[in-house]
Amino acid sequence: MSIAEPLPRYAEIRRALEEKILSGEWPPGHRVPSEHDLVAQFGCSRMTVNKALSALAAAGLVVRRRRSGSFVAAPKSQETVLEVHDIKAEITGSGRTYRYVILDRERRRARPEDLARLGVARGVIEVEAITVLHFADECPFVHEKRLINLAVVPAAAREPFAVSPPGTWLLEQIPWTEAEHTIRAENAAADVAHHLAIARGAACLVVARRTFQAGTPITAVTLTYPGERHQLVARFSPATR
Amino acid sequence: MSIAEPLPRYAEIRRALEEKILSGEWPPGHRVPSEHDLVAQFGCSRMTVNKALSALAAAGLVVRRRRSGSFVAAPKSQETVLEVHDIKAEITGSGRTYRYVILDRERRRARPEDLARLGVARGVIEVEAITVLHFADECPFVHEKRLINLAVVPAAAREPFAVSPPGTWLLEQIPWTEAEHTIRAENAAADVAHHLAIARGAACLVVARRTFQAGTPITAVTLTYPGERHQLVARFSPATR
DNA sequence: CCAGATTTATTGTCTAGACAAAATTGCGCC
DNA sequence: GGCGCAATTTTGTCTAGACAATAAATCTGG
Repeated sequence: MSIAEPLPRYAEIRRALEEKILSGEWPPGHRVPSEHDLVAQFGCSRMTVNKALSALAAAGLVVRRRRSGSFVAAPKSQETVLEVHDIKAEITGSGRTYRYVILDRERRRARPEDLARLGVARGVIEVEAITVLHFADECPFVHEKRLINLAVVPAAAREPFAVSPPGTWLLEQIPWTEAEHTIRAENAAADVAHHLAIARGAACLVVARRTFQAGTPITAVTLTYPGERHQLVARFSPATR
Repeated sequence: MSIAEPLPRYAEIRRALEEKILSGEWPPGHRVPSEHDLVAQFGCSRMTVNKALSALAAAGLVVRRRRSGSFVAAPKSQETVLEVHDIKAEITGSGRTYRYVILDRERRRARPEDLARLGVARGVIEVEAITVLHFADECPFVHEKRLINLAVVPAAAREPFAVSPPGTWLLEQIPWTEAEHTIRAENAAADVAHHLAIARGAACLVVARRTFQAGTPITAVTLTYPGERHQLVARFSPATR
C-alpha cells in the first residue's frame, strides 16, 4: 500500500486524466474534456485544470489546440532520460577511490578533424587537446580524449589540472546551454586497450559529448568505457515528467 | 538575426533569469530575488513570476525552498533526453525500405534468466520468446530478442506477426507507464554476428529495454546493433525543458 | 545562555474573474 | 454553389487577491 499523501488538486486532476490515457480507456486521438467541462466535473477553477492539462501537454501525453480542444497524443517515440554524471563524482559517489593521470596534452591550432569533433564547419581556433585516464579503485575506468576551445576558456591553457580533471574543472568554470551526446560501440584500438587493460578489439562503449554555450562550442570529449565493465542506465516514466 | 516574436511575459521573465544563471553572473548557490521582488521589478502579478520560477525549478536550474527563497542550483549531473524510436518507424522514416524475419519463436514457462530479463524476482509466468532480424534496404539492421509476458498480453501467443514486428505490434496493443533502458557494448557472439553479417567479435551496441505497466513487466527486449553502422544521438538544452 | 513559543518571510496552491488569440462554424451575399 | 465575414468555442495568458505550509528569525521566561 502506498501512503495517501495529500496531493495538490491539480496533481489529482492530472493523475485522473493520466489514468484514463495510460489504461487505454482514452485511446490516441480521443478528445479530452474541455477545461470548462473539467471545471464543472472537478469543482475547481479553470487555472487549476489548466495547470493539470498544461503539464500533460508538456509531458507529451496530450496535444492542445485552440478552439479545437485537447486530444490524447499518439505514442510516437519513447523518450528516456539519460543522466550523464561527472566522472569524479560518479566514482567517489559509489564509495570507490578516484584517481586520474594526464596521458597527453597539447595546445594547437584546431585541425579539420578537431573542428568536426567540436561541431563547427570551419574557422581558426586554438584548442587544448588533453588525454586523460581515470581510475576507480586503481582499476582503469574510462579513457578520455578532450578538446577545449581556448577562445571561450583561455584559462584552460594555464590550468595544470592538478586537483581536478579537465571535465570536472570545466563544469565549475563555465555553464553550458546545450549538450549533444552520441553513443556507439567500438572495438578497442591498441593504445586505448593498453591503457584500459583490456584485450585489443574488446567492445567498448564510446560516449562523445559536445557542449555549447549559446551556439559556440566549449568542449568536445570522447569517453571510452570498457564494455564488460560499464553500462548506461536510463529510466523513464511519463508520470514523473 | 532571430525574429522577434512576442514571447509571453512569463517566458520573458524566465529568459531573463536564465540568462543571469547561464552566463555565470549568478553562480550556483546565489539567491534569486523573491517572487515579491520580481513582481516589483517586472511589474506583473505573482502568478506570472511564479510560473517562470516554477519552470526554472522543473528544469533544474534553481532550487526553491519555502521561507528561504530560490537559489541557483549546482550543476551536478547532465541529463540528456534519448529518443528511442520504433524500429519500423525509424527505418521507413529515413526513406529506406523495411523488412523483418522471425528467426525463432517459442512459448514457454519463464526460466530464471527470463525472469531476470523481465525484472521480476520470481514467479510462474508464461512468456512468448521471439527472435527477430530487422533489415534496412535489405541490409541487416538490428537483431532483436524479445520476451512478452503472456499474463498481460495473452493475444501475443496467437498473433502471427505477419504485418507488424512484435515491437510495433505491442506499441499499438498496450500502453506502458514505465520503461528502463540499459546500454552497453558487447563483442558479437557467433550467431548474432552471422545474422548481422559482421565479423565475429565485432563491437555491437546493445540496448536492453524493459517496459512496465503500473509495475508489472510487459516485455523485455534486447536489441543488438552492429557497432560500425549505428549510433544513438541525444540532445539536451535546459532552456527547452 | 538556552528551550520553547511567536513572529515573519517565502513559497505553494487556489479562486474568480478578464481579455487575447486561434480556428472552426455558420451565415449572408453574390 | 462559393466566397468572405462574423460569431463561437476553446485554449493561452494574466490579474489581484486569498489562505496554507514551511522554516528561519526573533522574542521570552527561566
